[in-house]
Amino acid sequence: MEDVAERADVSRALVSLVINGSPKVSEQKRRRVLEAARALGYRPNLMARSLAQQRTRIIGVLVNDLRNPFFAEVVEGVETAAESDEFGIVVLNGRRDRVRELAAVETLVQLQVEGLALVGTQLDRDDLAEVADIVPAVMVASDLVGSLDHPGVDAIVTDGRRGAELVVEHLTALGHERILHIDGAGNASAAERRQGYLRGMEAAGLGDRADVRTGGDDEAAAFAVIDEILAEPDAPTAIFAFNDLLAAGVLDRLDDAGVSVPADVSLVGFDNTFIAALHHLALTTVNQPRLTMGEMAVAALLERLNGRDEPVRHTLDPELVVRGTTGPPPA
Amino acid sequence: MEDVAERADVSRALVSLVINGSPKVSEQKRRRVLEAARALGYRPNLMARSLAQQRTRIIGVLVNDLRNPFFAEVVEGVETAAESDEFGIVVLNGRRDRVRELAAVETLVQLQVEGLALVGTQLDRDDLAEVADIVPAVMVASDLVGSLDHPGVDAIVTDGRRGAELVVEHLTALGHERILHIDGAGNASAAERRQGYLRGMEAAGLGDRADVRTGGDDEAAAFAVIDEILAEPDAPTAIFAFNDLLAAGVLDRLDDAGVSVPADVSLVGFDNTFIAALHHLALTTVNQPRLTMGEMAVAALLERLNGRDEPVRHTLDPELVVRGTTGPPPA
DNA sequence: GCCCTTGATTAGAGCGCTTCAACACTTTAT
DNA sequence: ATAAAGTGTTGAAGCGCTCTAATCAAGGGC
Repeated sequence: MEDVAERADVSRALVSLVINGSPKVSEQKRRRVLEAARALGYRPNLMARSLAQQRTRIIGVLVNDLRNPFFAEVVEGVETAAESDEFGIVVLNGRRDRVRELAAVETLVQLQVEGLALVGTQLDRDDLAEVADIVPAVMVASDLVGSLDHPGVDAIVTDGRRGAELVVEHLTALGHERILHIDGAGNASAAERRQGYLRGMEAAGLGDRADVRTGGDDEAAAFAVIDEILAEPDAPTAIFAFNDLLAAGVLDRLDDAGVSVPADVSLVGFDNTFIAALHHLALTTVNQPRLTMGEMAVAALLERLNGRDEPVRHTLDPELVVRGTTGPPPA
Repeated sequence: MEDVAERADVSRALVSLVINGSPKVSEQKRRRVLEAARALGYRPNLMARSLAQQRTRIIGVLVNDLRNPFFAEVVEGVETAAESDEFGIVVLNGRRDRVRELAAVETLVQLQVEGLALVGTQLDRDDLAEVADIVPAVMVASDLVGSLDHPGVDAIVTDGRRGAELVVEHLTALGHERILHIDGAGNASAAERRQGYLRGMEAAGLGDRADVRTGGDDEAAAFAVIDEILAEPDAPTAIFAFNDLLAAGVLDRLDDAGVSVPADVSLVGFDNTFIAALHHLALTTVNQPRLTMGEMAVAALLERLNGRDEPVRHTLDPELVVRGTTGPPPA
């Protein structure tokens, strides 16, 4: 910067003004400075700038698992919105590990991010409370029931309970009664969907037939459960899996076992990721408006930065997407 | 920091030493400082530290498209390796747009990253030359033929030519002669695979039957091409798609048209992403060692930082993974 | 008892930038 | 003509940290 100033024969202060597009610079000097900057290949040092400005214009994004296309798309929503508000984002990947998530949050905080978007986070309430004391945070697509306990955390979620109810309604309408749910284990959205499932079963008068098994959030998690189920008498005629990835695993395993879908068993996922749309899977699932969720997360964060201090929670509507893996139960 | 120093009744300098784990601090003071830091919730400011240290220990990662699970896994490799070398990474998403990639590189440079991993980048040679003058860069999983022109750019690639040859060999061994390639259009790995395909056809004595169509790198890109092909006489008996995503699109469209795979047409993808492994797709494809690639990228960058200044290029071996979408041509 | 070494601690400059108050110079109002 | 107001520019302080060189205290050897 010094060099640029010298070459343009002005002060460092003026260079700064030009670089930041201040209106109170004469056209003549502006040109001289820009010219010098280009000639010298000058690039402002973001670190120094942030330090001096006492703000970074960076939003930290912590993602549960980048390999899950669902989360990747939420991140794209965050990215788009941040971009249009002239914020940068830094994405860190928790890779399904809570401890790693904690470390990532620490890094982001030290990076002085101005807001934190926690996408599908596994952090628990205490973790969140700690985080929220330091920096505004918004949970996206994960729902710690009662996250509102802490006034520093906003939430953008799809109504998982309602989504699960839609699934059960769809299946019962088709005539299913033995409907099993393979849940998301410790995943942050698991509880809601489980509840929705149970309520749906209740509402359909099938409360006593409700059956929840512990699953997980990827394909592999399905294998053991399916093996177990198939070994039992009275196998379910329909399976509602925690998410699309898990459902894909279920589909694979059923396939291995020679069980055909939906003739023998109906199957439903959750998230409506692109894999559900592949014709060869044609998975019936529940859509979440990912991009919108990402965008709303940024909006919530910006509101915080503009002074809002009551927590906010946006619950979006899920939508059942019926494809080819559901049908009437076998006769 | 000031506050911590005061509370522990030592100088700021000593606090710095403690935080950075210097060995030359008495156990007594170290404890006092740590205690004070905890009590005050002190967190070092990474920006300030980087500024003072004149290094950031950050590797910038520019990804072509985060939604493509292939790239997401390469990034995980980068992440793992960076982590174990005590580097942080900042991931930016180009979202398939060269201009956005350029902007992202600029951001990363201003962030003062110490190295740049370009995962599946679309940047052209001139762009790269410019980048490489500023910061060590390594291309991963994309192959600008002749990237070695510029001594500042390393490359970690899977041998796309060989991979494509493997595909053709597999298909010809099955008896196919009318093998069509839907390429990756402008994608940086497209040229190599195209060449491999052509060479493979040549080697099989089918040089005059080689047929390359312009595709792309996602499912949607397949639709128009397939419609076109099906309308032509002499439809191919095998299709080699640029990558798994594209292949999935091909599969969908063939399905729509009532063409069955592999009975009527055999299909091969590339990348061996998890979707290829789903039983319902069971896509024959070519594996690339993603994690290894990411890790090698970091290794190359670190070597640069340690003084190496000749460019390096690692070419990994592709591996054919035969699944259910390939079989003998129809009688 | 003095000098030297060793080890622990600190003062202070500096990293690259922003920004505030002050300044010099015009223009306008009186 | 003079004061007031406006423009464009700059000097210098400060953002939170690191790190070198200097300082200080405590032994050890003679």
